[in-house]
Amino acid sequence: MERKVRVRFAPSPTGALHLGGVRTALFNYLFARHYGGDFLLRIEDTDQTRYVAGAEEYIIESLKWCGLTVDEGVGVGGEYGPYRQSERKEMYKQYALQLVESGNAYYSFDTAEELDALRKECEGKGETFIYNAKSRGRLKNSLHIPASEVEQLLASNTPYVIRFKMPENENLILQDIIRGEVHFNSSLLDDKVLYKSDGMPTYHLANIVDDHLMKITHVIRGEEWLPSLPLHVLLYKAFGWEDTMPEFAHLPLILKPVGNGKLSKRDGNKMGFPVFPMEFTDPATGEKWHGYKEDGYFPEAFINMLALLGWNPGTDQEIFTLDELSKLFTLEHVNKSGARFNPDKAKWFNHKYLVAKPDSELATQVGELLTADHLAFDRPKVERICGLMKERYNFVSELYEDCRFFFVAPTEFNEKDSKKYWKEETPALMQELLEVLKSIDDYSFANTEQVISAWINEKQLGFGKVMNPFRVAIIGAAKGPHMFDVIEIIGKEETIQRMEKALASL
RNA sequence: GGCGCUAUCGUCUAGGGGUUAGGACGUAAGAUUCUCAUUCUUAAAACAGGGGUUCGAUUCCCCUUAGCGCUACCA
Repeated sequence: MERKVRVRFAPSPTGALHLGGVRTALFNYLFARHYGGDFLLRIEDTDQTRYVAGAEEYIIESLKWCGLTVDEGVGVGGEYGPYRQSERKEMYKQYALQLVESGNAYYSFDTAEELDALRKECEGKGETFIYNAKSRGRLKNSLHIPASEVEQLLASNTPYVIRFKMPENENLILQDIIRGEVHFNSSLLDDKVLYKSDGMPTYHLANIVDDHLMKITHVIRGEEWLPSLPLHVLLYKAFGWEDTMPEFAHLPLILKPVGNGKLSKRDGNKMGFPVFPMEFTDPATGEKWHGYKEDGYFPEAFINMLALLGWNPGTDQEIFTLDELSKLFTLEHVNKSGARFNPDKAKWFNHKYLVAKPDSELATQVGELLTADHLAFDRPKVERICGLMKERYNFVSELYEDCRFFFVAPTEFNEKDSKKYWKEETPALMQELLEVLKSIDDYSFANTEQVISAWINEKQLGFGKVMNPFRVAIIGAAKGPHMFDVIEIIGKEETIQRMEKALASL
């Protein structure tokens, strides 16, 4: 019987979620939606030393902002909870013990310091230290020391960990949905710690136990987990859960735009683009990072951009809604190789969404900026401006900054432009134009165009000779939309005031 | 160092035994225009190298090289 698709996003709350994490969440979400399955959120907080306050809330808020609705998990609930691993702490030990009893795991009493020293020693000799069949016999563990001593150590509360007993010389041929067969030999793998001396499971144990208990059918995670795949598969076998073992898909990593390596949180502040969905302040250091949200990205654009990083629909289409993505998304079209993140393309996506936005929605956002600037918000006027100007910008903030002249008369005139267009004979000409402007009552585009064009023709002047200095006078610089649009929007009174002011100061 | 993964324009990618190797971002040029943009058109730009297999490989196989990841009582 086919099981209902169930996937999970299982971040660890060690800080803000970065681009790669959001993309992993997105692919899991899309996969669940495509197959009519469940998308779960599990918090993997088994490492108390790396816990960052507020990180969990940040993750939940980020998913919400992105529109990735969680069906089950932290913040939502569900019948397989709790979904926070720290709250499941008690149950992991029995599973670790079960493995010890079945001979698949053992107690290890070696201290971290002892093992570090061993590693250093081997390194010095140009060798690699691996805690596995080769070295077990020389180390302090229940496979090697007498049972009575083990009991004594346990009875005296000597710190210990439980390690997985990696089989010797087994050739493993594993399946990855994205990569196909992946080969490993177990002799090169080590006896990973499953249960830590602080009473917490490691990722490896908690992950397998929880995925099994939560009936996860597909594990979709970053490529950095590929080397752990053999361990995880072996754990399913050791538990006897092979028949319900999930399928695995390892996603390609997201790389830095320039330079080497995968994208890291440091890159954001350094290279001038955010790596986090939302602003984040590290509670420990106070360091603050930009977020896509605060930088003016639309969540749809952000998600759209992320979807195409490592996946493609097999067609030339680039703009998708979340629903369209859900319909189209399958793992077959996920790439194998890492993808360099391209900030320019991210901006382009936002531009596409900005242009597609209804003017009313844009106007609302501009209205907020106007209010913050203590300027009047005339909605119909702002909507008109948005419609006229939005094609030019990537962000609403850019639109606002560049269109401020519609709301505020220029306080200074661009030096280069006024030098270029404001000649000796210009003041006289502008004075004449001012009279014409005063004589017009209907400032609609059609009317001003007709009257002013007629005047220009009558005087046998070039269009540019009049409009350019006019533009400088009204806007303060050689930029902006058609002049007849500009004066229609600002109106007669404002037009005349600005002309008079320009004539007085230029 | 060991192990694993990957390899098409600068970047994201499509494609696939025989193609003018397609699209997008970015870049450049031209057109339009009262300015700045937008828009439109065009251009430059790629199958990492070497061996095989084959009538024919960019495509399949191997090697090399390069990149990336993992190598913790972190995830």
